[in-house]
Amino acid sequence: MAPRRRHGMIAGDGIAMRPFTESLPMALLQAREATMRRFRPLLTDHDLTEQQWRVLRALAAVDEPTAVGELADHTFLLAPSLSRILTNLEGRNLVERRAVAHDQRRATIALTATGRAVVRRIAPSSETVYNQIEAEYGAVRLRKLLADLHELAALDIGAQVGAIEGEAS
Amino acid sequence: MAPRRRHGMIAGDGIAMRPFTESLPMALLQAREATMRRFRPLLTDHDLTEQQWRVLRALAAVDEPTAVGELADHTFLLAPSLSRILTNLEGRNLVERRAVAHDQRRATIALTATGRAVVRRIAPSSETVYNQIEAEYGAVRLRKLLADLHELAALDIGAQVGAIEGEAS
DNA sequence: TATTGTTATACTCTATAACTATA
DNA sequence: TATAGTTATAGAGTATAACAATA
Repeated sequence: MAPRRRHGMIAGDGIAMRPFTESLPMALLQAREATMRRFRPLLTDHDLTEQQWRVLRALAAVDEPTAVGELADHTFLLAPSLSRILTNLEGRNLVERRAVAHDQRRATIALTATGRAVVRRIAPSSETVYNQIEAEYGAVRLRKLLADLHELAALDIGAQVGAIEGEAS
Repeated sequence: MAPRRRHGMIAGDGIAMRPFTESLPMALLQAREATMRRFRPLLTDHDLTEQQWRVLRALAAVDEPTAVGELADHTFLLAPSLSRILTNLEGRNLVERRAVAHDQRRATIALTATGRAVVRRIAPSSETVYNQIEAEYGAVRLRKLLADLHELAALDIGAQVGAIEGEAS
């Protein structure tokens, strides 16, 4: 049998690199996929994509009209993506745009009563799924994992500048 | 019905739900985004998408002709997505399809010399980025995080069957 | 002039179904 | 009949640029 994975960082071909299975981006992707697989049916039941749900959830969390730019930050969506998503959600009467009195460029987004109802309807099932994960993984451990993930994400802020150089093809 | 009130599960509107910031999928997404932000420049320098890179990396890790289906599992890509990616990579002479002698339905994929060269060229920079993250986050902690993520991903296997019905394959 | 947000455009991935060619 | 893989198709997000309206 050929060596599938030698110890250390040497792959079969002699390329010095971590084994694929130890790639952090892959591990994060896998974990997220596994997690989302549990939540996705809740969303598809309501014809919501993950990103649409992120928007609704972010609005519900704040429970205040939110500027589009702020919403983009909260949901990790680019402005053009968010813009189209908002058009979609507005068309379904889940959110509404409101003009800002003192700055006509700005628009704020708020949940409609219908939008709030949808969130309220999904929330309990979402919590159920979450509690399942907690039960299987351990509540304390999960909280620790969340904290660690936040910290990993926070590392990035300002860290990537100057990180990669001499890569001018 | 008594709503559970633990570590601030009541949003502004009275929707019983975890705060947006404590959402596990969001935390995983954020952590992955922060991580990928560091790696992405390496890939765009070589005109590779994340998914294309996943394929090349998976092939380099195994360093053996790999069945398409197996590759799909390794890379977390659906067969149609993978199929198109392979067509693209084959067109750029980074991978090659080979027929399997004893089963004409099957095809195996292998890196070409060019493909190996690309991986070899990206690998050192990738390791540099990885070492930076390790240095900032702590090598021991990072290893622990990886293990925890793998375990979280593993929970899913067979766990969601009874949780939500209707998505059976 | 800089900003806020929307369109325009091109590309890619996701997801499901249908199809082919084997087995 | 089932399996492996590709095509077809529809839908959506990503990313960059260009744009309009406003500050």
